[in-house]
Amino acid sequence: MTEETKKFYITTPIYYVNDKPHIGHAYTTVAADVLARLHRQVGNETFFLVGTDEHGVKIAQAAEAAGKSPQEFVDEIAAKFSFAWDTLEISNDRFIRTTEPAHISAVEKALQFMYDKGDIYLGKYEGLYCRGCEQFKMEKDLVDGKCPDHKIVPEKMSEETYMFRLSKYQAELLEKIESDDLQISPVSRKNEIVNFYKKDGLQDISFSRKNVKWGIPLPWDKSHTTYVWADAFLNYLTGLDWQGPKDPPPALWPADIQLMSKDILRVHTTIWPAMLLSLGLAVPAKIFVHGFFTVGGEKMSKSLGNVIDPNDWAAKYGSDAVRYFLLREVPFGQDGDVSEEKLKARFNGDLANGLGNLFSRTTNMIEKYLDGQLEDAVRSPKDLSAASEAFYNLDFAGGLVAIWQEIAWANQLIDKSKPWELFKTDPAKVKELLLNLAALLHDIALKLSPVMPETADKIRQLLESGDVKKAEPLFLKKD
RNA sequence: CGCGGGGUAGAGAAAUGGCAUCUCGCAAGGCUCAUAACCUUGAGAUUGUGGGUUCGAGUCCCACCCCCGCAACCA
Repeated sequence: MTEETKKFYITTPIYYVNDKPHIGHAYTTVAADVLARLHRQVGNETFFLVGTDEHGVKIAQAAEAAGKSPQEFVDEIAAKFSFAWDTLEISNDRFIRTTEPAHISAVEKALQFMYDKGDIYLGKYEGLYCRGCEQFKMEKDLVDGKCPDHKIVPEKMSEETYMFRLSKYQAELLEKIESDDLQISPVSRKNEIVNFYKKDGLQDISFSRKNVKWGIPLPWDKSHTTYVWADAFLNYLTGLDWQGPKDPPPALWPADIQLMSKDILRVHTTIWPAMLLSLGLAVPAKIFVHGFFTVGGEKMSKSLGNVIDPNDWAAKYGSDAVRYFLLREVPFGQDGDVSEEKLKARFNGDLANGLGNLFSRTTNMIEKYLDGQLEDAVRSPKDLSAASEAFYNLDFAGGLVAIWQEIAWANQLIDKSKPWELFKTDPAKVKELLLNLAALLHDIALKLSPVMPETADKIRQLLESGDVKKAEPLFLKKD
């Protein structure tokens, strides 16, 4: 953390809107939000992008199943994402959708540029095509040689397709990844990708579809639509109002951190940076990969019916509690397990009994023993910089643990000092104690505000009010 | 031999090669400022298995067992 202000551009993945948002989407987005708030707090020029990926055959199918046009369908789902982010107090600067005309126009220009340059060429894709899915299938997807969804044997088919010369960028990208020019964190993920580059290497990939209508037509051959990822990746640029490769790159580019879960790591460290090189743009500074959730020990899936809607949790426990829980429960970067039971345990234990009760007893004593009056010249007795440092390094759980250690310390101090007895013999000592506690709580609020903005505001407002009354409970315990 | 992550108390996590620690839960005690909260103490672990290196291994090496994720024209 240096003193001078810096620009900080952070993105979440662009979520595919074939269904409403679930807790996994919320996880990535909350983590990104904490970083964005943290950087704004120290005065960095911060831009935080979220968005939705709205093209492709899956969406067309989902729309048809819902009896809607693709555009109606994606409008509806995009609104649900937007609503969820509002509910969770996400402070994004922009919400981009790949169906926006400006995005589409930039994608067309980018692809034309790559085509003119020779990085996109007409080729052939040969594979196993399932008539039921209307899609090509991989060998590994088949069960007994049949499509698992339609129970039919796919046919060998070949199709004309435009290929992206991904292989061309193998050496350059590998060098950038190994040298941390394009940093991949945690390092185990970097190793995984480096390994992939060295063992398998990059092969040219199909960048267009002939049988997919819901997509962006290639400007030079309208019978093809753009491969969804090629379309989607460019949102990270069009989100900054980039209009195409002929324009100078946006001032905020490259992204400082791109957060994502591990399922899309590989495409983000191969196709995406290769496209950037093809377009003559810098690669992202850092890609950070977090883990997956299981729910109550089971993989989250629609068929199991255990998919969690973040809105449900937020409605019941409040957005701050959900934000706290997601970041506290699982070390960032690892896989973890969540459930409402675990959320409730954190809510009651850490929030209600921990922070909430400490705030109550402290403000009550300030009202009772100090007549609500605090003086300004109070110094924090503890140093919470370790917490901020942890947050900067994306160790959210570690930072929260550090803060809660201070809460435990404060509770111990109160019990040891016995202000309810001490007040009878030495009120000056009680005053000193309470001023220190107030300072500590104020500091905790400051450090906690990126994670729990509403709670932090409540704490600060009361302590800064000039006339402190016993606080309303911050968190009411749940049965 | 596809790639990778992981296995530490009932649960979840932590431990530059050096007394295995923390949180929740459980048991006992204490306190009354506080949201039946808070504080103290205790029980509970031969660190997945078997070898090896070392004065010393949860940590390093080898073999094996078990979970999980990924496997790019399925986002």
